[in-house]
Amino acid sequence: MRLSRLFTRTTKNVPADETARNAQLLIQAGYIHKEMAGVYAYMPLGLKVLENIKGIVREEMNNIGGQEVLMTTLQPRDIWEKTDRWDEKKVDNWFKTKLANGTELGVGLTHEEPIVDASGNYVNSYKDLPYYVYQIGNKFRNELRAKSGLLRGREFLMKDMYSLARSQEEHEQMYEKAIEAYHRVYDRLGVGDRTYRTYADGGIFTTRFSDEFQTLSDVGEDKIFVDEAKQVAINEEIMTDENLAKLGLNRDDLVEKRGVEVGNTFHLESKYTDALDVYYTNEQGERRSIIMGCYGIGVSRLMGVVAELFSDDKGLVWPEEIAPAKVYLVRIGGDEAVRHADELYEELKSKGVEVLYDDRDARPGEKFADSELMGIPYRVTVSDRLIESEKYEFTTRKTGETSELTRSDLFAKL
RNA sequence: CGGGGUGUGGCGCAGUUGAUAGCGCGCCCGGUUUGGGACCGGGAGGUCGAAGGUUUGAGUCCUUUCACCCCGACCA
Repeated sequence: MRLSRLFTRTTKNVPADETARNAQLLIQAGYIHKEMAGVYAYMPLGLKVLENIKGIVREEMNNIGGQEVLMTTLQPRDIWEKTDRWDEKKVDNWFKTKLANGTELGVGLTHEEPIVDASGNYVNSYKDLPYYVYQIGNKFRNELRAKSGLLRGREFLMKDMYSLARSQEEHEQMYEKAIEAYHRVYDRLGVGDRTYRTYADGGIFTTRFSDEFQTLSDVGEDKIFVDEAKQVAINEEIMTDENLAKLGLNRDDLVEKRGVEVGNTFHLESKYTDALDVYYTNEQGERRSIIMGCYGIGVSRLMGVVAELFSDDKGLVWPEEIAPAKVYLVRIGGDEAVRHADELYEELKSKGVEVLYDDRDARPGEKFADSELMGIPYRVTVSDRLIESEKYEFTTRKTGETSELTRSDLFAKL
């Protein structure tokens, strides 16, 4: 992509209506556009990051046998009444709307009911199970207060997966397998070492604990207590002596931290399947309940977390795997530099290297500053100074290290 | 929803005791520049969140309302 043609532009001024660092940086760098409180649009670079994160999540879910679907945002009332979740006293952050004829609809905030309802068409026999199905799509929640940029919005991108198992044992296996996949997702995003499986409240339909995935950060909304040795944590909201005993945790081993909930997995037992009258028949021809689990990852929230955590005084610092481009190509100088840079740009593209080419007629300082604000992992500078020696300046965003490379060394690096 | 704060060109801001708006960035034109967000000259662009009111006169005062931010509550 040539920067001269990029839809967005960077800005020197920090947006006044954002105090969250992730939102400030992402807006300044042109990744996102604020539509209203808690609702952000993704501009070309931001969408690229989002898609890259989705790609990682998708790979890991596929890897454990997940099948991707896309459920609908508009939801019929009746299936939610069957599980008694239509009532605003039960779920108070519903967005609801109406058809022209007055029929009430819900705007999707989670998808247990529709997934289970749909599975009723396909699941009859023990031979039809087990399954993981998942989707990546927008969720709508009427939060009383949106805050912290991408970290708590009213419209946000979420991956939600559901497992349907034939027995408790099968469910437990699937559940743990999903959790392993979650850890791989966080590792690949570079937040694995600071993301803890955290025991939390199981939700309204079960007495069991759920597992949250909490990424340590000062901006986190949740207070958690980490057991470093065991690599687990417990959410403050369930921190009672009784629960600690149940979980085998000692108060003395726990350190208080703040975390951002980047994922949450639940044991749903058979509450939803039973309520929606979806069962299977076992080998003996008997009707049996289906045991469910559900597994969420806040995709857009993760983008915010990464932006928040991996940034410095100059701007964003994307991990290579999700950066919108691998290389930020700066050109400095006259016609000859233009020729060289154009050529290098084409060659990088042809080799499949994603590159943002700063072909603007701007001064070097501005280009360097933008490359840093945007957080592109590598900067390659084609300068009239270096043309004669046939070298390129190569700078790593994360470390700031700069070196001069020959053409072949440059391609080897990239 | 309770408390606090803020709405003035695209962005960030100033506007004293009321007299129909100004600065920086950005943008356009010309010129000089060209390795860390250049400089000079010339321009375009706002009716001050919205509605109503007080007044000879309102960005400045009053009322209502909308939006945004922060704290809290809330967040299966």
